[in-house]
Amino acid sequence: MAMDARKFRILQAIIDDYILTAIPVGSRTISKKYETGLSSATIRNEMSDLEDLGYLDQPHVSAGRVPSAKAYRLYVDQLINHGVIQATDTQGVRNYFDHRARQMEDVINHAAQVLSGLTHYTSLVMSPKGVEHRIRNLQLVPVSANSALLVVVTDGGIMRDTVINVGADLEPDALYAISRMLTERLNGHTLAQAQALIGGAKGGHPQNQALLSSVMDFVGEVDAQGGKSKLALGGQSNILNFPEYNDVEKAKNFLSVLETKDQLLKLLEDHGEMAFTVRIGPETGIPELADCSLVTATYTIGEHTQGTIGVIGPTRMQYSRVLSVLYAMGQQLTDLLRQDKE
Amino acid sequence: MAMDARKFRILQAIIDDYILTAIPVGSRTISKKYETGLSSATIRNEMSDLEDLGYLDQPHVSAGRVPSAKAYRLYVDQLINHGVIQATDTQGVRNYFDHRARQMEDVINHAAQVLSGLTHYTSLVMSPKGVEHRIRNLQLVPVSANSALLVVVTDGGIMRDTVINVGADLEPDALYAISRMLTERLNGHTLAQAQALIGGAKGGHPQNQALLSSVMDFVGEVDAQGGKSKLALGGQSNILNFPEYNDVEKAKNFLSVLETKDQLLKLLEDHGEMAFTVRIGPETGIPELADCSLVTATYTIGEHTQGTIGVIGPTRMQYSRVLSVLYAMGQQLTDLLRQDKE
DNA sequence: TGTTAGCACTCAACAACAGAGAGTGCTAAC
DNA sequence: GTTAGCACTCTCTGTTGTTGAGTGCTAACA
Repeated sequence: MAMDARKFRILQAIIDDYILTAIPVGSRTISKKYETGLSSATIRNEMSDLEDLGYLDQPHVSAGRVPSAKAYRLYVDQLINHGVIQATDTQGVRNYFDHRARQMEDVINHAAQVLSGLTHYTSLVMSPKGVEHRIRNLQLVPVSANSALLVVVTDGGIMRDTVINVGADLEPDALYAISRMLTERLNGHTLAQAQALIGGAKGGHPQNQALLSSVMDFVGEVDAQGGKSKLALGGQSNILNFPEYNDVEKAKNFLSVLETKDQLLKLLEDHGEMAFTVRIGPETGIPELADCSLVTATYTIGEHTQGTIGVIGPTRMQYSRVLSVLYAMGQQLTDLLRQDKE
Repeated sequence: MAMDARKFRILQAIIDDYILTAIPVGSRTISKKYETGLSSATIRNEMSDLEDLGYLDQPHVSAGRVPSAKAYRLYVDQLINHGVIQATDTQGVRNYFDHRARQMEDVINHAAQVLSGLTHYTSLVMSPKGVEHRIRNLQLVPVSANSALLVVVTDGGIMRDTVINVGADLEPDALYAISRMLTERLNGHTLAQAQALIGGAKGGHPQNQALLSSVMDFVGEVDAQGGKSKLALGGQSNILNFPEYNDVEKAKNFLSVLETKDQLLKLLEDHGEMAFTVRIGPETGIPELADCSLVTATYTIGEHTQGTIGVIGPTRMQYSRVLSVLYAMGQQLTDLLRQDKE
């Protein structure tokens, strides 16, 4: 026995109904609500087959059937392959971005708000991250007599800055001279290269040695973190709107995962060349998210820099809608941030 | 009938027990667990009085008594006035800050983690905010041919930076010259003064006019936001550990409040000259937090810059412990950030 | 051979109910 | 003023039916 067109149609109806209602669907429901032209008995037989094939689960013998992760996977694959992404959300998303958002961080946060507002799920927005940052500029801004703020600007945007100790009592002009020198030497190089170059430039004025060493440390740190992405969350508490999370214990697990952002970042970063990634239940690899799905999309700024946005919700997620909202948001962010950048 | 020493002792025992167990306290419990030397009947009479005085509530006739907000208020006032803040936590807190945290934001986030880890409540950490920022330095870092990063450094720390459009095609050295000029003129002035000064400096090279205007805009923005504080949260999901939040609806309300940070910021900023503020239940002014308490403490960096840390939990909070942990954390942050600064 | 009506069976969900237990208020005695 | 005793209240828990949705199977039908 194998999957045929009729089984698939029935499975789809079951999934649609379950996504809507969150209650196990019975044969009678399908036979009546969806005009299949089949009696409940026939549906029943098909459902039994679908269960044997692993597409349906039965919570208990006298309940209806519930789609399995395998079923959602089939459903989503079909959705993506047939490109059923509605462009209608594009305008909707755009409306929320009327005002000029200046700071990267504000944009990220705002995007998360909008995303969770539109989908009613929990949203994740990761700030753009370059695969390889090339240095554009490097500047020391005096802060006090013996400390300075080191600002590293790369093509991927502004690296985070840090206060470093400039051993000697340096004049602003001296700092500027060093900055110019550093910029000239390092401009266009990747962070890793830069680090090596500074390291190699030993010698010179010994008073500057400590300073250079600090700069090198920071550049290395930035590189190691890969320009550690910021992660904004939105609508964390939305998960509590879903009946499957009426169990406080489950809700707590879910929220705990959101609090340890490292795991999430790893998950968000891990997409191949895909514009969209859908991870269903166990596919997330995180036990606490065993009955959640994570849908992500990427947005791109410039050649080598891209960020990820995503939505987490119960496995019975409105995939179609989520995908189109993510698509629209990705477009919007690409536009918005590129415009800001150049 | 008024409050006397014995009533107060009994009330204190009730509060202690309720904080521990979260179940209504009966007269027999007090009589046995706490050696009062009184029988349950006597306690019963006193409890009846305490209820009349508004210090106790009774969920229903055959349950024990529960402390009212008024009772907690009395309890906390006594705690604070008698300075029962244990120094023992200081070392505990310090242990968590071994590694050198560089970035302000990391410190804030880490502090929130530690705070919620130690108390098991939800924690709030607000980044330091100056009452009056005085400019130390102002620098334009070239980013691309016609845009630059404006960095404003004040005595309160590093202001957020922004990319502005420099109309003309300016050489790095020209930008530096402008930066020097601006720094010289504005150094030591407050942001508001600075804005006026730039505005007054009309004339000069018309090509720089647009640039100056951008700078002025940003300085004004920064000032308007008062250097908009960052807020880090920790242990949001901790609230679900408490039986009073087994109701999903209540939990959702609580978490929703945490998501709209504006309200929280206002609450955190609003402390008089107090080192500690304790808001119990309705005193928070936020209906959703009617059965929560918020304890805050301030930490200070330099003369005019201070931040706030806080803990939110159920009204039956371990006030004594929370106060001492907050005290220790305040000290630690003061140390840590001052050290970073100079 | 595929479809469908009919029927017995299963099991969660709900309501009703009884009993236990914790706690109170009151009274009377100490 | 304190306390023992007692009747009373009310939540909580566990039990027991009852209901209803849904299934699987069988037999009849096209």
